[in-house]
Amino acid sequence: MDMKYFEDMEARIPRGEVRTRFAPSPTGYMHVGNLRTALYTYLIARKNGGKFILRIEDTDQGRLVEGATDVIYKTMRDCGLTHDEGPDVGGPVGPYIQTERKPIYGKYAELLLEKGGAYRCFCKKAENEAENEGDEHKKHIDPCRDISREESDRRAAAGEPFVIRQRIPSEGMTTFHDEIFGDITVPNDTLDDNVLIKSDGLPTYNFANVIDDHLMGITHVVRGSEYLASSPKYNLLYEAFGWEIPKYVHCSPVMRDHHNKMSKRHGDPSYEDLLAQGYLTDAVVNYVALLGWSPGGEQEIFSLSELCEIFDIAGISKSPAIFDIEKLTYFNAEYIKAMAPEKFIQIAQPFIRQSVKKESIDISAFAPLLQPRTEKLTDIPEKIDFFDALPEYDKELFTNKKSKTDSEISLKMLQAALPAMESISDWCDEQIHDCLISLAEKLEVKNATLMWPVRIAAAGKTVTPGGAVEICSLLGKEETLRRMKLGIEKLERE
RNA sequence: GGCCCGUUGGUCAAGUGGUUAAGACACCGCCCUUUCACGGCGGUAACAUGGGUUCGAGUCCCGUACGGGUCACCA
Repeated sequence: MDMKYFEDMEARIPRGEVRTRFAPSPTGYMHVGNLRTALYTYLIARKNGGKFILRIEDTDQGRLVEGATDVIYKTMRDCGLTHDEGPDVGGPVGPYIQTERKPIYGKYAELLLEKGGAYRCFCKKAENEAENEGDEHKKHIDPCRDISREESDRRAAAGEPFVIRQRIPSEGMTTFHDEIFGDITVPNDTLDDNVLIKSDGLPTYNFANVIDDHLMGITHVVRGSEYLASSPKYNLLYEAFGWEIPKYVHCSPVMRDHHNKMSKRHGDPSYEDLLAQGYLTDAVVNYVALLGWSPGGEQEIFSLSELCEIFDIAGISKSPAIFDIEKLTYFNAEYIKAMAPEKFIQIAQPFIRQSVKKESIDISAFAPLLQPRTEKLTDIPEKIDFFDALPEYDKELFTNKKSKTDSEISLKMLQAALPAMESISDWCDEQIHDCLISLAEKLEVKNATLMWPVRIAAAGKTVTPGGAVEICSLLGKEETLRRMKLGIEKLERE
């Protein structure tokens, strides 16, 4: 056995700094739970002035999805989760793609065989499963466990196919510590001798993650709580090698409801889907940070750099959290409101142009009206579609309790407003405002009683970005008067 | 089924033996107002359950219920 090899590998491991890793398998898109795990992992590294590493776990060749790693890179970049080491940027303990580390796992599997922590299993795949027929939950005792080392070596040398399994002690208990869940103890006889090296020579997650986390000097293993039950096995592996055990941080899942995790299958949105639905990256990151973690105080809006300063593992909760799109929407609205007006115009422009094609409409004039009432960018087109064309609307819209209007009153108001507005020489907010306000005074009605029908006639909808004055001003004199006439006709057709 | 874990309002959550059990979203009401919105103010609403321990329990212990995870040559 080439001990020099192992010594060299050990020598490469960076020490004395916090090192965390996000280790996705490229099997598709980035779901919200994944993003949250990546975020927490990143934050732990940054909070402690450590290194954040990206590792691609692609040992399941059958599940690879083309383009999946690109989605991962793009999402991380978008969200600002920049990694210090990874396949694309390199680093001292590469390679950072597991299939490229295949020889390493082989060497360490041999070492483990030598140390007695593993054994070769020559059973056929089917053989294993068939024996479990009677009771599928019953623990399977592998007959190959007891094959002597000599025979095992001989059969392997003869070319007989095999897998390498972990040798779990048949008795006793294994305890491990998790930063969130505390000490967890499990009986060893409930643990299976899992496959470490598959027949294709590639490692399973069970083996690769331990080898890589050790060889990459990972100090905090952050992952989903689905690994909680198998962590004792990983500890046994660390112990068999005589390696220091990292800190474990197991995060409970992000749920769609009380019974199911968020999943593509149920149609739950991935990060990319959320963007397409008009959500802002910063809002998503902020919301996700608070899904299953609490800073303790009352502040909720945090930039990524603020999170880097205040993040604390102790604030991560044990129980699963249900994803609430309503609250994300609230965060999104807050982020939109806080945006510089120019910035808003810039990102809103494409959405505005989806429904407002008329060049005569001045975007910069109504964007400030739109900004505070936009929750999602995708809401924009529907809010302003009336600029280009007056929608079909029911005259019932003229009836509003608060403004004390109904069809009859509205007709009177519009009939009075039409000539008054026709006489406006300089069509601008101020003139329109003064004209309507003085008219309301003359008619001895509440401002709202006059404004409501004017706005309804101008826009054809009850909810608009701005009041009657702004809408009329933006529409222009000619178009406003045309729409008011149409409104009058509609009301006269009683 | 075995093992492991969890359980504070509809949702996210604070809370580490003594609190009127925070706060946010959502919802409702009021105010402001030129509509909706924004903003301001206020309100409804929670410790799964039964036993302990204790002067005192959301906080500690045990049971029960409910829920989740896991038991792959997937990660």
